[in-house]
Amino acid sequence: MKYDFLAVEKKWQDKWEAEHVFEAQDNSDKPKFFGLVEFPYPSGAGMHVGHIKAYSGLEVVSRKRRMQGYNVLFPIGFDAFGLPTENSAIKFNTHPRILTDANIEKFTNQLKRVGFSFDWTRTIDTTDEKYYRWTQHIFLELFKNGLAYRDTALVNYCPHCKVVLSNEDSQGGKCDICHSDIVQKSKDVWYLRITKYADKLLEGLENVDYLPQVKQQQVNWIGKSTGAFVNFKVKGADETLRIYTTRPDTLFGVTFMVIAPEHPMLARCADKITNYAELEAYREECAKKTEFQRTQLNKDKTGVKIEGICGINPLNGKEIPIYVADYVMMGYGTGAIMAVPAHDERDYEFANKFGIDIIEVIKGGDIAKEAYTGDGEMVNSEFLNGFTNKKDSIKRMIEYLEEKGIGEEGVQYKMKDWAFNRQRYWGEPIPIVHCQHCGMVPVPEEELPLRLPDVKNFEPGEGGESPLAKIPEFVNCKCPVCGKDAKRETDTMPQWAGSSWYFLRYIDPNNDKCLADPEKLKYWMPVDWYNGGMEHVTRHMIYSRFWHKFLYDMGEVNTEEPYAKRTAQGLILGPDGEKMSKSRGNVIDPNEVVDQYGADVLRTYILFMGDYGAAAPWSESSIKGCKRFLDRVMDLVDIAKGNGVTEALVTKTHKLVKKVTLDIDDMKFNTAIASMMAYINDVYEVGSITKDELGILVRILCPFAPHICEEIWSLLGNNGLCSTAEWPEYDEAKTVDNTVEVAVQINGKVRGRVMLPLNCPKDEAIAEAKKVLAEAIEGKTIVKEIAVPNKIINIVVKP
RNA sequence: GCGGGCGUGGCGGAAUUGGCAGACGCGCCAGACUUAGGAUCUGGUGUUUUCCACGUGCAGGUUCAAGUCCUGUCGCCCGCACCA
Repeated sequence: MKYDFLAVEKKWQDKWEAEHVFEAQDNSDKPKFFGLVEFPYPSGAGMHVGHIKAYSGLEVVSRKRRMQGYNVLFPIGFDAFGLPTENSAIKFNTHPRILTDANIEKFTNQLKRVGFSFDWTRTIDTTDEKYYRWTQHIFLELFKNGLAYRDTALVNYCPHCKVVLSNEDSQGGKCDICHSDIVQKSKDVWYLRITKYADKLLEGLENVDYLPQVKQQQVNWIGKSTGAFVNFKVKGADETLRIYTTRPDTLFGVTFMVIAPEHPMLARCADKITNYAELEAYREECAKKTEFQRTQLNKDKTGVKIEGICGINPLNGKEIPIYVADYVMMGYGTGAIMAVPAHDERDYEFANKFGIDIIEVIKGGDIAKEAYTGDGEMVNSEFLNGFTNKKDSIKRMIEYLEEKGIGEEGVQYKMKDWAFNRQRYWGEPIPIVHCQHCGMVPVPEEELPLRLPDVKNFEPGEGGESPLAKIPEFVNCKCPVCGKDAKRETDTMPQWAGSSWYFLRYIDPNNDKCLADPEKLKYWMPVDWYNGGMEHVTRHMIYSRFWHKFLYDMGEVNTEEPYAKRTAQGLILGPDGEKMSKSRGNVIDPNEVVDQYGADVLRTYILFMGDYGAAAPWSESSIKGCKRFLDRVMDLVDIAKGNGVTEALVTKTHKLVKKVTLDIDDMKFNTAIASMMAYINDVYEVGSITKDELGILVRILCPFAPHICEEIWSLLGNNGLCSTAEWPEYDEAKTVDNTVEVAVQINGKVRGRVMLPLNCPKDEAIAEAKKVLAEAIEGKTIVKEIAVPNKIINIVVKP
């Protein structure tokens, strides 16, 4: 039966909207399901097939859960603050508000065209002042609790975008937005004290159902290590040099120390150091290197020895030279290390280059050749000699250090505090007032939202100051505490702010008293299933878990963790097998696919391509297979006659319902679709199907290809929508045939087949098998007979 | 270097977790229908000369039986990366 897919799809989309089919109910006795997908950044380019794949997984799960009687919250919104919009507003001489609204409208139309079952009544926009009012509220809570602070620090600065970036946004020394090389710059910036939650973020992972690689990446990102801080007296200056080490037990093997070029001790000891000029020159040289150069060229160690002062080993009083070298980073630990070249590869390399002694303290390797980093018996270490276990020797050394007051156990994290500001216009204004008398004062809650001023000119300043700094009406204000003249903070929040709590707002999007009603939170939270890209596992997910844990501590939310389960979809690659990109010209536009084949085909194909979690290339020809499949389903309308069951299809139908039901929950969408294809192949072979059976098929196909299923459902004469029909049940007993074909092997090779009744006893099965194999086993000695019920019979023979 | 993952036909990919490798789809071949076919339908399609034999990156091993488990090895992808 031919049908006009574009007209049919539009018809059902309108019907769903008119009948409020996908709207979540707030007061419901039904079990709830909160399915969350990462809301898009509404770029001018419009939707990408990657968006469709990212949403299709939970789209299918959500549609199925609704049919199974769940009250489903499956929302969508727009993460609309950000640099790309601001940059194109500057380029086209318009306002980011105008562009954002246009882009949101474009995305909305495109999403609706694909037939996603989002609850459009709960849509949020992070740039809406009714939304960012609450983002500002959370910032103020963080500030009042000492978790938002200003500090002068070396920051990652992008000279092209003119913004300070967090470590997460400048990985590999490249700006995450424009890919320029970033430079280190000293600046007074805002930080959020995420490190205070490092342990909670780590521990929380034990109680959530995340993909193993997601957990692993977060664990690595937090990067917890345990060890000790040790204080070294400095000879020739009134200084104590504090270091961090994970192997305090190797303290007797220390032959030099290294401090980072930016280490403050250098300046403090300037008058005691005899080669200070040389050290300054080296520091300048290092500052010129980008982070990229510093890490990529890591094989060749550089450094300069400090003359005039040296360290003292606190255990034995030995004098130890101190070097400045850029392989030690100011940003980790204390910016200073004790070097044990015998047992650390980097120290070993450095010692060889500078001709420094190497003292073995752990037996097991050949330190003449390379550093030995394995376990072994401690030597040359006085009271530690004879220890063979790393754990024990570290424990003993820490006890000793603490006893003598020269050091203590300590913990370090790779994760640093979150650089939380941008010097750009299109972001949430930070609601802080700088008062000469009162210091930094929070904007009173009742004055929120602190709105972005509506201005024509919002280009960033050359010196890296925010465009807001050039607007006197915004900057000048009265101090909320003392009432005297004061100035507003002009930095805005980074892109990640709005997305750090957005899922909460879906629960109560219009509340103007609090970010969401506690009763509603109690019903809906946590998010039952969150799906998104692997690229957001370390930034967005860690940031939002941090905010959520903070809000939990403040009593504003009721769960410790926001997301109960997290999965990730794989990329859709271009037809050439490469990552899709405009420059490569291999981008597939979902709109064109919908025009050509319809939304149902697009949805079905994207989920049929392969394992949902794996990357797979787009194929212009493979998609036709899905088109044919759906056409063949449509053609069944003409064949379907009568009610009840078709004898030849009974088992197949029950098997199919079981397979699709289980596969959807396992995200095995490709095999679910494959089994439906196989089923209709069987139907055509059998040559008949009842209306009841076709009704079952379209109900389980509905989450994938909802429009065509609605159409068939109504053609079959059903009242009501297929999308709200009951999910079919299967009878386990009817999923198996009462006879099974069993392969018969000799010495593990298939030599025949027998039809046996289900669960046929072993000896009977073997007897049957022998009949089939009579010729083959004649004259041979049977060594062993194996029969696995309903699966295989293997006769082992010798000639 | 560290962490995670992967390697199966011409292609995308299946395989109930140790039990008939290649489901399903694409492509291809042949045929049917047709004025026409980049439409539809039917049959075929791992390699090899039908039988035999050989086949899941490579080399071993365990087992009645290995894509699946073990040892070694090669290659690819992703994340982090001088983290002390």
